[in-house]
Amino acid sequence: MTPSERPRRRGRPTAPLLSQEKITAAAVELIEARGYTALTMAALARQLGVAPSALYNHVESKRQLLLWLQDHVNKEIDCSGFGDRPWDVALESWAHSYREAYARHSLLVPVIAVTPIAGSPHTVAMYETVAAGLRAGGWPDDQVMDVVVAIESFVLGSALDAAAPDDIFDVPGDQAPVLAEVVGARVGRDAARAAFDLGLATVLAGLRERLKALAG
Amino acid sequence: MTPSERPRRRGRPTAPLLSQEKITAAAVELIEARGYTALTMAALARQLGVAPSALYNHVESKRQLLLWLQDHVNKEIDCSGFGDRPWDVALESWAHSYREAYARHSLLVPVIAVTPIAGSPHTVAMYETVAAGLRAGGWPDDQVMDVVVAIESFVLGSALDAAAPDDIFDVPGDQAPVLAEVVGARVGRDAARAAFDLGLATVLAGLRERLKALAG
DNA sequence: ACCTGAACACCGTTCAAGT
DNA sequence: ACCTGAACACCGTTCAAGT
Repeated sequence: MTPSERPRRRGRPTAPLLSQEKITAAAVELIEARGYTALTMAALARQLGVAPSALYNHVESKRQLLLWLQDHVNKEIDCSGFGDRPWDVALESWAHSYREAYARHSLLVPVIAVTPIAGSPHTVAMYETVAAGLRAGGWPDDQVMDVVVAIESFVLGSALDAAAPDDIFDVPGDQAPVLAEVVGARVGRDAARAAFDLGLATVLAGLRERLKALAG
Repeated sequence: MTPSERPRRRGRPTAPLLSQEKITAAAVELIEARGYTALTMAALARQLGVAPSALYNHVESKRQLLLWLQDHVNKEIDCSGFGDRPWDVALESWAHSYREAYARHSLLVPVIAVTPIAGSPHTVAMYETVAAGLRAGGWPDDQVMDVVVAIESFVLGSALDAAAPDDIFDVPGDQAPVLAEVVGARVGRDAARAAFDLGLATVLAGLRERLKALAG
């Protein structure tokens, strides 16, 4: 309650209707209800009971809004394994959690892949945790980011794949007989999930092998 | 020169100004000159010397144009290793070629990841070649597509990462000390490439191990 | 400081009208 | 069959005007 340098304006103090938190929350609500195509500045303003132009007093652009959403999504990703569990176990559950989050927000993937993380506090915190966990697990400093980026690339690619329809590889059998057979030979229901699990297990096995070779 | 069933119209035969090939070629030219943001239907029409509405006599939508571009890009991907080289060597050069192609067309990545391949002949041909190569290499039918999709997810995620600025992980050292250190510890110039190479080598090592375990 | 309302410069797409 | 020109329904964003 320190006295403000400038005199208080008269009338009601008129607390702002909007804020980063409110805008982000409304955007999440909109996306969960009607998907990313419904996320327009006009629809967002409507959700907040405000004119579209009012948004621009709080957010620079729609792109910045997407970065706020990135940070919001990243906040939910599970990094708890780093610290108490072995690095490979922690990496595995992080990757699973990461993929699941962006399978629901796949439109963000192309944006976050090319945007500096500095402005996103939760995102920075996530990378700090992962980097520290890998270092503690014995990875040399000059390879930590390569491991992180490699896993992340696989995770984000898999998140996009998770949004694909089940029949994406269906094809007339006479055009591509081998493809038709191996596509038909896939068992179970969630093909995208199976491919992710195989890839992740494979990559972890390869990483363990590599770290062992480095140590020995 | 078989006689047409319908009588020839009088006047000049008026060969169409546009075709899938011409439109695709013009789009590629536009993208290479000024990037994907410059690829609008109006700009494309301008490039072809035609009214924007004329495009819709040949292409259903901008989305379909992007699928034509996908097929055009996939045609250039190197699958030559499958057939004469061992499956893992072929897979490695395929993955490299695949990543390079989509690093230059990263805007297509979110589109192709969710679009059925049936309408794209070169794309189907590519998957047929890869599937046949993996089968010939000893992979069981029910795992071939999991391997393909896992590699593809990693490749497409890496292609997005390749489009990122070099300083994407730069961060004030006091906020995230470990991150700042490991980011600084990366050697060489092309960090995205290094991460891809590490990830690909790792995944291939893991796959060889897995196939050996299956066989034994 | 923060909001409204009107306007702007684009998008992709449709459609009647011409040949 | 294939093109033009005008129109439509949106976008994100800006800005003067109000409080």
